[in-house]
Amino acid sequence: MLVPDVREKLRRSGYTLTSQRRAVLEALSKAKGHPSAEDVYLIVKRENPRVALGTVYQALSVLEEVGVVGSKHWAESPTRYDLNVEPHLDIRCIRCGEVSEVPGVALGGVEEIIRNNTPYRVTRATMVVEGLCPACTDS
Amino acid sequence: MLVPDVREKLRRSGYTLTSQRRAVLEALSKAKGHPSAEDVYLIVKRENPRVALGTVYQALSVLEEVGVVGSKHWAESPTRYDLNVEPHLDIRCIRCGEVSEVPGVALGGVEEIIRNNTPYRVTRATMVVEGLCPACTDS
DNA sequence: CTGGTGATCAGTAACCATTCCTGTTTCCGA
DNA sequence: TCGGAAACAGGAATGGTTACTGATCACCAG
Repeated sequence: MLVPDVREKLRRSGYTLTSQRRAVLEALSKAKGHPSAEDVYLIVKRENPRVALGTVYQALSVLEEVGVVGSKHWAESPTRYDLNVEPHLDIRCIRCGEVSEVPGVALGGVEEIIRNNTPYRVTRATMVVEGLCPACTDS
Repeated sequence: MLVPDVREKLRRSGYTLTSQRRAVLEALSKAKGHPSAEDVYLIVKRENPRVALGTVYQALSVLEEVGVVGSKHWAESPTRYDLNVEPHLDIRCIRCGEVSEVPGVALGGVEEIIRNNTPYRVTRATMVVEGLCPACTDS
């Protein structure tokens, strides 16, 4: 996503695009996988050693709130972040912790069915998938 | 589930049915909702004040391993346990934390599709649903 | 240019669910 | 009954995340 678009999304919710928030976005695009907050922190720190881990958490939270960043949470593991905010499926290896995408699975209809079967106002429906990655299965 | 069945399932994995594990099961059936480990601990403690929280965690872990207890995990909230080990959908209110069941949603097919679209050996696929419960929506 | 105001930040302490550790008790088979 | 393994109580430790505090920064009005 382009910088002006991000700036506009932040502005609409009363936030500004600070250098730290921009650095977090750059780190996310560099990481290319599904980094944790700490992973992002380490990347940001390479260019800006004075940044604080708490700032990274807060930046990620703001960026998620305005819809620029997505997050996924597996038990017994830190929350993972990425720039792909479209609904998609990720799987995490229970041995090595690696996270990768599961292509070709559409969950759009499921969320609709859920909405029709609960009096709750659904705000989020995520599939959490775990397994053994090929490398860990072999060893 | 009947006590002899539980005992048999434990025995098959080399565990025994101790009084603490039985107390944890009783607490789960008393709680009737989706209690956290601490909720279970508080119920167990009413009858057995010397029980330790760590013991409850370990008992829940063993009981889950042998397939008597199920668990679900939402971000920013402790893990919830229940005696329903069949695949089913639970939704958690993001304001009050209440967890309740979403009936009438079958996810059996989804797991099969996931297996066919990833080289991982899938061990677990859970849907994590959040929203606002009717009471919190009104207020 | 200058001072004021609120958002943001760095640094660090605190929090909380969960796990780990240690010495003790309980349970089961011989 | 005895010996060894499993399980336990109590409490310390862990680790991801949040909260707090004072310092900075960006921006605007005068």
